[in-house]
Amino acid sequence: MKLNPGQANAVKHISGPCLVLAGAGSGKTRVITLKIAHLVRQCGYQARHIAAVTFTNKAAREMKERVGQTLGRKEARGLIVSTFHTLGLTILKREVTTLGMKAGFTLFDDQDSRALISELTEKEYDGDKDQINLLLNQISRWKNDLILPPQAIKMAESGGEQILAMLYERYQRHLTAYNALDFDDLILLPTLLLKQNEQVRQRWRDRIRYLLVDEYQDTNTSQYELVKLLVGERARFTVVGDDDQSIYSWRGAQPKNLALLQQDFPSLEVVKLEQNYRSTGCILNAANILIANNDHIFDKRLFSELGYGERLRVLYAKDEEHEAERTVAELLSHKFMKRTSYKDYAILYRGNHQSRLIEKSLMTNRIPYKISGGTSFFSRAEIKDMMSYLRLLVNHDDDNAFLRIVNVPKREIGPATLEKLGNYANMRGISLFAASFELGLEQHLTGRGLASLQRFTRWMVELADFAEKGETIEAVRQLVRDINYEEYLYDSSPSPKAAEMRMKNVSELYRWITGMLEGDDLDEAMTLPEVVTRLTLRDMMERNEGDDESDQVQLMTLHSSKGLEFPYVFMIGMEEGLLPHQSSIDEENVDEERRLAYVGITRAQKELSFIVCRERRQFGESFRPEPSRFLYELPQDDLIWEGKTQKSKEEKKKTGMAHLAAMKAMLNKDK
DNA sequence: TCGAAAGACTTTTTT
DNA sequence: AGTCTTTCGA
Repeated sequence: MKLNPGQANAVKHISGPCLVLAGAGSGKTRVITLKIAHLVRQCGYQARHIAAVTFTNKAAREMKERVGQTLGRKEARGLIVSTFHTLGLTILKREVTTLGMKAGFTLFDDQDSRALISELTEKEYDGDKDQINLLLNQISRWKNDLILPPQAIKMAESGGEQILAMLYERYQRHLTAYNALDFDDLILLPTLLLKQNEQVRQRWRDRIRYLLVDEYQDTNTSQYELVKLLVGERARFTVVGDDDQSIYSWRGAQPKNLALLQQDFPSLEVVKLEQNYRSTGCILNAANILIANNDHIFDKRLFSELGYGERLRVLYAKDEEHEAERTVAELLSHKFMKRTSYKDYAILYRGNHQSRLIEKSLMTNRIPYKISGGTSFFSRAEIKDMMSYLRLLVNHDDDNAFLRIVNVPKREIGPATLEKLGNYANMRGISLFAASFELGLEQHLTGRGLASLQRFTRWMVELADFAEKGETIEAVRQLVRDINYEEYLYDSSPSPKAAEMRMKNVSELYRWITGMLEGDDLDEAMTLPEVVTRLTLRDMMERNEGDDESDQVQLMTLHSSKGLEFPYVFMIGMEEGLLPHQSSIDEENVDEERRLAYVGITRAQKELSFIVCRERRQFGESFRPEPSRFLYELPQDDLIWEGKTQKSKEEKKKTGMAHLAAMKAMLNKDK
């Protein structure tokens, strides 16, 4: 397949900074892939001097695969394709000594961070969730803006801010004590390091000589800073982005980084990709008209040459149960008529909880499905337990992990023992694990408690020694055997069937771990500390080879659908309050919700259906939501509202108003 | 110390 | 409504 002029431009421009404004379905992954191939084959770059950065693991995997196909395994060797966070982790891992950190640090996921904050603020907040969230968000914002605790304290303008900044400092001190990092540190620390240390900066600029960034509109301040530091004055990089698909501002993403690029790099070459190769004209037109209601940094107009296609449908359901049943029924009859496969269908929704009823309905109809995204696997108790064991094995100072599993399965180390241990550790300013070995502890803790505790910590130390001698896989195996987790599961689960499920999850995790420790032809073998941090990053999920073969309906949130495409798409829950979500309406941030709808619509290749519930239950209360305003903003001629041949007065008024708003938006844009 | 039962709280999105 | 937490009784 040939490149269109825009794509060719984007691939060939390699001498300086390059921004590719890539509309949905305009073939940007192809551009990135071919550009990497071009760099290697025509421009004399070694693959190991090129890095491509994405935001999700899924995208990274896919890109790795695509490059592997284009270039071949050998030529692609050493190429860095990873998420921003994994790149940060890679840098940190190489520079641990420069940073003065102990190797084998623990990565805290957001639950760990929340637990820590909640513990640290017990006096101030007493477990108040709102306040804890506020603090967590503030800390995240500080870190994303490269502000460390001392600066935060200095900058505080009110007493309230002062307190938050002090708590930030306390949080950071405790992280250090646990030898732990949080997600934001994976960007913050490398950025600061590169900023301050000339030598390290040179090292990485030499390593990464050409940088490509996908989904650039999702970068936050510290990520952009990291990009700038990595590329230096030579500015050999390509970033690809689309401001209409910016759906992560709540996480600090700054779509204005697209515009900043032009200021920071005056020689920036801007390439627009406006031909869509994915969707029918009807779907694309709907998407274009919807998004015209938003403001734009760059103007673009997507077009398709795939023909008009089928009109979009709006289906009604009585309530959310009926919604699930209808969606599945529609899917089934469609599949039957068109002789398609299950994997040609995607069901998209706003919030993870919406998947449950759909799942149920699919299950009763014996339809194979796959839910991607969602935290389910790693938030399962048994997985959290096993991960805590591994974390503690790698980093004895990880108190969070320690507390989680010290008495799971039961080891006669109860709350009383732990409280005394905690007090002592606190007093001495050391970790719980370290405290268990101190002689001074005997004054506070005696007899059985102390004996059980030390039996546990000694066992852990022995196991860690064993692992460090290189017998990692054997050590992990022994750990699972020693704790006799299976028996514990059967004892603690409500039913043998549940225990079996849980044990299956544990085995799955075990397989992943051993697989990562051994490595394969695509990925190098990793050390245990690496494996543990990578697992926390959720980096590795579906490495099941048979995945492409398996024929399953795809279920996912609108957020995690970004970057994917499906022939037939159902968007469920198209109601005010859900999409746009109520909290976004309250915060007057409907634009982002509109982009979310835009992302959903542009996933569809051939046909698209919306489902609206007439009635919905929330917290047991039922209410009657309005259809989403976005449905009224779409071009009504391309839309079939189920069961309505004639528009009612109400609706005419609404669509009229929506069109008026769209026209106004377009007029404003021209000014 | 453990399991059942009542009670609280939930639903925005993710590395 | 469903899930996670806390509490109370054995």
